Amino acid sequence: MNCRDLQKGAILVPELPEVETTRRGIAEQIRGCRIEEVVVRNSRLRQQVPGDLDERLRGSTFQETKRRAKYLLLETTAGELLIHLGMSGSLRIVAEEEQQRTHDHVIWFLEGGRQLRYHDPRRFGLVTWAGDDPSQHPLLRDLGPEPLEQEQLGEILFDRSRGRNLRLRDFLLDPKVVAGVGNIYANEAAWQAGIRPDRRCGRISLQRYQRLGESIQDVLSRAVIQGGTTLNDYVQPDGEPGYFQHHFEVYGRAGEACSRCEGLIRRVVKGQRSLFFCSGCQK
DNA sequence: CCCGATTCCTGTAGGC
DNA sequence: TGCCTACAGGAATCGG
Repeated sequence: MNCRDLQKGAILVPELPEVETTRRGIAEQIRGCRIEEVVVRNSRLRQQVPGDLDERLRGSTFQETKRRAKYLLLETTAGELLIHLGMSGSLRIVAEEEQQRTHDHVIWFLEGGRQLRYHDPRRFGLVTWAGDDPSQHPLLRDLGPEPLEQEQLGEILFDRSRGRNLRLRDFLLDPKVVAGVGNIYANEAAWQAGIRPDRRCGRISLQRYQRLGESIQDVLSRAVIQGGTTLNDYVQPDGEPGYFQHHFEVYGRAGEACSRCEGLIRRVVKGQRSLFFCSGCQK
């Protein structure tokens, strides 16, 4: 997808596939690396970055890098870090001589001269401690199921939607319902399943939810693969955060013809957010 | 509990 | 050219 294909002002946001791609991109790069120093250049993210990062992490070693929903969990021998990319965050591994950029808020100095940098212009993300039992951290405790690890995703969504009256898109965006689906993939999955994203979620049949569950998994897993191929963007000389390129069917394509039925793609703002759907084949 | 509105923030684009 | 405004969005929080 090309940037000019997007609706004006639209930008690409880290959703589950982008976070997973980030995880894959840094996991083996930092595993086993000793942390020599941590510098917090700006601690004012969505939550205050803890003041004891450097004190605690100095001399420790990175271990596994895991993901839960859109959160990254960076294990170290001194404790586990919880990182969220918000809507403009990125993590990059760079050589120490690479010039720091505005909005590089947290920098881990690794042995051997490389650095892990957390970059986030809008500061909606966070870097904090995950605690002794990350699964019980307040930000992780109530998260819904991982969509790519559920065999019966459609059934789960059907069950959780009964008796509720919000729009399907807003239902899918609720992290307590399903983890890691943002506005882009909610719209894309609804298109693939042939369901209008403004349908009331409690009035959609089990059969249609089953198709939707498959669509969510298909869209997310295809995006993970595409995200993997574009990770190279992160190390381009211009240092741009490398928003991942995808081929969207509806998102940002208002006014264009649907690839499935030649109907018109519409954009409707609901709840301060854009819905994109085909007026022909989504019911 | 349910659900819509508001809030945080900055880069970008469009209007004048 | 430059100023001003609107808008994008994850998720916590508030209020009806």
